[in-house]
Formats: sequence, structure tokens, C-alpha cells
Amino acid sequence: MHPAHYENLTPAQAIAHQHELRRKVDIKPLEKPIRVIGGADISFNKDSDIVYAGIVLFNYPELKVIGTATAISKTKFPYISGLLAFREVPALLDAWLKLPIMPDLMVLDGQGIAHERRLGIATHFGLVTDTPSIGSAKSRLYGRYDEPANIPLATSRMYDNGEVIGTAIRSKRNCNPIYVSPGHHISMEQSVEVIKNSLRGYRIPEPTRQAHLLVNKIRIEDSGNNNLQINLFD
DNA sequence: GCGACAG
DNA sequence: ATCTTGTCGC
Repeated sequence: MHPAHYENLTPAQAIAHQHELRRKVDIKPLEKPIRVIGGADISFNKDSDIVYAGIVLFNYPELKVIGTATAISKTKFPYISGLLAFREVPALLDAWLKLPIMPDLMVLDGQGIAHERRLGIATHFGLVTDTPSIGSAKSRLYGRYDEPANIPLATSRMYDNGEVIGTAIRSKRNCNPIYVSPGHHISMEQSVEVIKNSLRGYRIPEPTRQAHLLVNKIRIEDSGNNNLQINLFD
């Protein structure tokens, strides 16, 4: 199944595909050194099927921006909890193909294996691109956990019947935790380490935070071109 | 049947 | 996710 055809899938078929992909998920230590890390995110206007995808590249662990790529496309697949990848991955792949250089690791806005079928968007994207990936979500989708202490960098494991599937991290004092889980070709420990090293004073780690700022920027710009250019010269 | 439910 | 200003708290 090719991502370009995800929009034609029914939810049941999408779930069946996740069961297939699950067999290929590889959660093990990333041996190669991490020199370039990327952050990805998408944005869209309310009641619109136009998707704005973007990826920001940084050198690691310094985190200086070394490149970006964006893509604008359409989506027919609706947002369905648990099937987020079928809605966002196609657009992200468009941006992925425009990158000036390929990153050693990607951070996605969403879950990795902290998913009912271990196929959060980060895991799905990692599989499709065969690239190490980490999921960093702003809210929980699946798994049980105790609230981490209100101390910067405090962590708490997320479980699914005794299996550790993620880590809730207090990325910032007095802020809700972020939910980190390995996506593909990386371990739980490394995922947490990389995310902690990518924090810069905000609740959201830089890769994903910058990607979010980028896609919102191009969305506003594009919206100003397609819509509100009525009565500008009356 | 009821509650939960990434972005 | 997005719609949106001020406002309470650290």
C-alpha cells in the first residue's frame, strides 16, 4: 500500500494495514551517530482539506537550523483517533522529498509506539521512509501512567499491560508533560535522551516546535493568497 | 451502554 | 488541528 493511496482506504482497511506494518516495526538502539535531526508537522485551516506540511533540519546536539522543506497538498482522509498517519503522512512525504539533505533521525508531532497497535504517526513515518524516528505528543493517546513529578525532566513510564510503550516527560515546570515514544529504529532510552537534549526552555522540543511555527507561517501566507484578496483595490 | 479519543 | 483576548500564576 502506497501512502499516495491512503485517501481511498476505509478506516477498517487502514487498521488492517497497521496490523501488517506492525510486524516491521524495529525498536532497538540506533548505532549510527546523530548529526542531523529533523522535526515535522502539518497545519490546515478549519473546514479545509488543504494540508501544509513542513520539515525543519537541525545539526545535533547544537540544534542550529540547517535546512527546511515544505509542501502543500490535499487530504481526503479524515482525522480519526488512532489513524492519524493516514491523514498526515502523505503530505509529510511530499516535504520529505524536497529536503536538501536527509536527516539521521526525525521527530514527529504525535505518538511512536505508544499506540494501540504500536503504529503512531512517528512509527508509521519511520517505516515508510526507513528512517529512525521518535514520537513526541502533546497529549496521551494510549497507555497508563502516573503523573511525573512537577520537576523539570522528571519522567514516568507509560504502560500497556506491563509493556513499556512510552515515557511522559515533564519538559517544563508547571506545564503538562509531553508523551515520548520510539518510532522506528531507535530505543526508548535514546528517544528520551534525544528529546531531553532538544528542549530549549519550552514545553515542546525544538524540532517539533520549529516545524509547527514553519507550517503555520506558510499556511497564513497561502491563505492570504487564495482567499482574502477580495476588495483590496476598491 | 458509557467514557476515551495523537492532530 | 483551528477559532481567539485577556488573564491568572510562576
